Amino acid sequence: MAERAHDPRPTKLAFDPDAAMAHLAAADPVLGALIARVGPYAPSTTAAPDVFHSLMRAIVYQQLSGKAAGTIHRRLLDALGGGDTPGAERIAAASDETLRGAGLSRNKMLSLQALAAAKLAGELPDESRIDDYDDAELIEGYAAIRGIGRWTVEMLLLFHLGRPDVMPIHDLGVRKGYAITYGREELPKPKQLERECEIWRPYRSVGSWYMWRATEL
DNA sequence: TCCGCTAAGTCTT
DNA sequence: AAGACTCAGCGGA
Repeated sequence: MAERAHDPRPTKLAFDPDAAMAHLAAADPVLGALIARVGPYAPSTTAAPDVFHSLMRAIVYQQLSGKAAGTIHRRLLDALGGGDTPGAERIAAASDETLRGAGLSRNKMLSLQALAAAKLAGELPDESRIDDYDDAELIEGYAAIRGIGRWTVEMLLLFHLGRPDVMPIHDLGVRKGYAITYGREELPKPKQLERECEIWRPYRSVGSWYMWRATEL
């Protein structure tokens, strides 16, 4: 069997998707029509076993096409040893040459090293009790790491942790999907989106996911 | 074969 | 605030 880094799997949700879809359809008929057309809320995530490796992957994939990033990610895992879960120790122990040699940019190498160092220093949110942290706490905790911004943590919350009310107002896909769905000529500005999507609470993750779907219709 | 794009984040101006 | 710059791969010129 070919070794796969992190095959996609359905996101394990932290809420009831049927209740969310019903709530949104009632609160926003336009979105309701989109939901009816697309079908059930079905986000998927990579099979990264935990938050740490999910963030590792996120760093590698930033700003690259999936193919290119996949190549680097695979090479990186191979170089580190430890299969698909090298862990912070192997990253911290690896030389700069090893990391760069796998195809990481200098900035991404520094980011990955920062992530590993923070993990080993116990500076990251405790994964064994991740449910005790609210979205804002996790964004604050993880975005403090070099190379991890708000957007990356939002994707983690929505796709890896299955949180219900994440609103990625800066995401280009969400903005495009919103313009398509609501017949806007121009891309909505993040602040507009923040305001106008209030009615999706407490299920803004779900609304956002349907915006991405709208770009693929 | 070369070039721009990828659309995140950091760093510099 | 705005722009330069980055990893590899793809697709178009």
